[in-house]
Amino acid sequence: MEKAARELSFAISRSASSLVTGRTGRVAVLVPNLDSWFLGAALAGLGPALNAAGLDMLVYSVTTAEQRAEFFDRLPARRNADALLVVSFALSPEERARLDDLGMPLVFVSQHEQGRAGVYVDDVEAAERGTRYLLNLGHRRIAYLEPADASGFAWSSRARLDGYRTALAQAGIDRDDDLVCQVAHWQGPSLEAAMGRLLSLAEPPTAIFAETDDIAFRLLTVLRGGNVPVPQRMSILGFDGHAMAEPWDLSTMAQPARRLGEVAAELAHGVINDPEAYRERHVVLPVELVPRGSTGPAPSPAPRER
Amino acid sequence: MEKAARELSFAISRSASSLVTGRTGRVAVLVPNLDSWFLGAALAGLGPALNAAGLDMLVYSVTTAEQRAEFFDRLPARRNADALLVVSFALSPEERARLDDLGMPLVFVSQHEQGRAGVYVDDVEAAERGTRYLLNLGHRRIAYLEPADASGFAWSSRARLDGYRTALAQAGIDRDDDLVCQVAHWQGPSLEAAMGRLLSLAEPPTAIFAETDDIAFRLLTVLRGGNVPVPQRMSILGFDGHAMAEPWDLSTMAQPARRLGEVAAELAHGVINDPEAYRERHVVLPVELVPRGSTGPAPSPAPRER
DNA sequence: CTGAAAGCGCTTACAG
DNA sequence: CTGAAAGCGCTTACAG
Repeated sequence: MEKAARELSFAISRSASSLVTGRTGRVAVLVPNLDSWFLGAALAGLGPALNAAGLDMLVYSVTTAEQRAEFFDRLPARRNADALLVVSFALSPEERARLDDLGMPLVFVSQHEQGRAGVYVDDVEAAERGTRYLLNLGHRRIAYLEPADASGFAWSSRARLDGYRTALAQAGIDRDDDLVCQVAHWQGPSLEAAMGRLLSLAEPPTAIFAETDDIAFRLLTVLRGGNVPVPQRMSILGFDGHAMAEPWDLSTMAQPARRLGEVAAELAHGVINDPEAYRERHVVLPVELVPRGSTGPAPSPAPRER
Repeated sequence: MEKAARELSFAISRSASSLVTGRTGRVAVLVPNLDSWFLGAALAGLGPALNAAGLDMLVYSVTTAEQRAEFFDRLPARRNADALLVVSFALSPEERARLDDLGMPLVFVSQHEQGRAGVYVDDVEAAERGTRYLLNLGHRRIAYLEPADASGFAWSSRARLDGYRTALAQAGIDRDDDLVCQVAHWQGPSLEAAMGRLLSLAEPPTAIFAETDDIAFRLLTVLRGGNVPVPQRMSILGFDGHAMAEPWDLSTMAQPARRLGEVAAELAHGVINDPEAYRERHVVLPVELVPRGSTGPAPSPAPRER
């Protein structure tokens, strides 16, 4: 029957049915960019899972202030999507209020907010674990490299930095902000500059925890170029579980990016079909330490004087 | 006026308007995956450009036979999208015919087909140029590594391999199929095996042209692990212009992935609003050789006997 | 130039 | 259980 209808009319018009049911069969996804490994992997999990649930995926990559205004003005509008998935995107209070006024069901992905559904990892705990791993290898001077977010659109919890600090404090190591550097995520000389600062400290670090694998990759290159052997002189630990971490032998805190997308699809289905039950549902996924060749024991201190 | 309407009703219902205009304001994008660098970059160009033209982007990542059947059965249906962008996806003749029957306007991205709009690069010419660059460095034994497409969903023209062969022939070098290897794109031991085969030839290659940067990256790792210095003993040339090619100092044939997406958006707008003029429009974008540290002069032949 | 009516293609509630 | 009618929220062509 349905098949016959398909063959005759070739397709049911979603427009007509959504007009009467009030359902569009579509979910909007808001992302701060599309060319990062993490978002690609998350969308690769999300898209097929939504499709399997009979939902189509509308993707909005919002990277400029203009696009941002346009999006909140025009696109997420009531009746154009059944739910909005906010992926690693820092909503302003006004934007958040506007979405609530619209009655748009919200799901947060890779970030969390009170009173709304969300799926994410426990960044604090994972960063603590990563730092403890470096401590267990004998490192006492551990630097932390965080990305400087130029646009300010990406959601950031500072949670990883907090976890790093907590673990150091618990090991009885005094906080030293000289060891925390901000670097541009994709390019620019700031990474070399940061390395220069770290390597010229009176007590330079013997390990570096990078907030993302992308930073860790660039770090590996800079250290190789600067003849700093990894891990003999400097251990590097990343965060993400990037597909290239394995070929590059990078130790990393691997988060299940694809799985985040799949769970997000379940939550989207939930907030649409059973809003009461799902409005505040939070799913926390595990992060796994994957030790590889970029981390090793702390070098024994160079003899200063004899 | 429009603003007042927005404030009152919060949004115009696309469903209602599309019912009467026959336009959905949506473009469907079909991709064989979502977690490759190239597709991420292309979508990063495409999405915002579509949005700027007032079009929403529906993304369908089709990676299994089941999803594929489902997609062609249900999703691209008439009146659910104004056009379909096919990105690096190998349509079967039946699928192609079905889309034509639906009267769905088509745009091919990073691939081309007779009689339909498309935007892509000249792979043959670019591969010729890359190969000639290696020849000019003095290399005579140049291997070629191509990805084995497990699913068979990705569009492949063999054009790069053709360009490689043409350039060698023009240089008067006999074709040697021992130098052409297939390797799995993301993982598996096949890359090591391929290297083993190449390095044990009577006359091993002094340079390798990798069909994608992803393969080139893994190649660099394997060679480093095998103590084959790059580029002193082996030059590596990639293809794509991956964001990590620069930090990894990989020479590559850089294609404008983001720009491909932007032009695709223009073509989509074109085939929707002026089908006659755009139906067969083809846009060919340039590929640039970016020489970096992974390529160098051919080593002088090792003395065999004296 | 303005305003009321018809109709896009479905779903649903209701009459038979 | 089956089938005709009403109506979802817009746009457009037409009457005034």
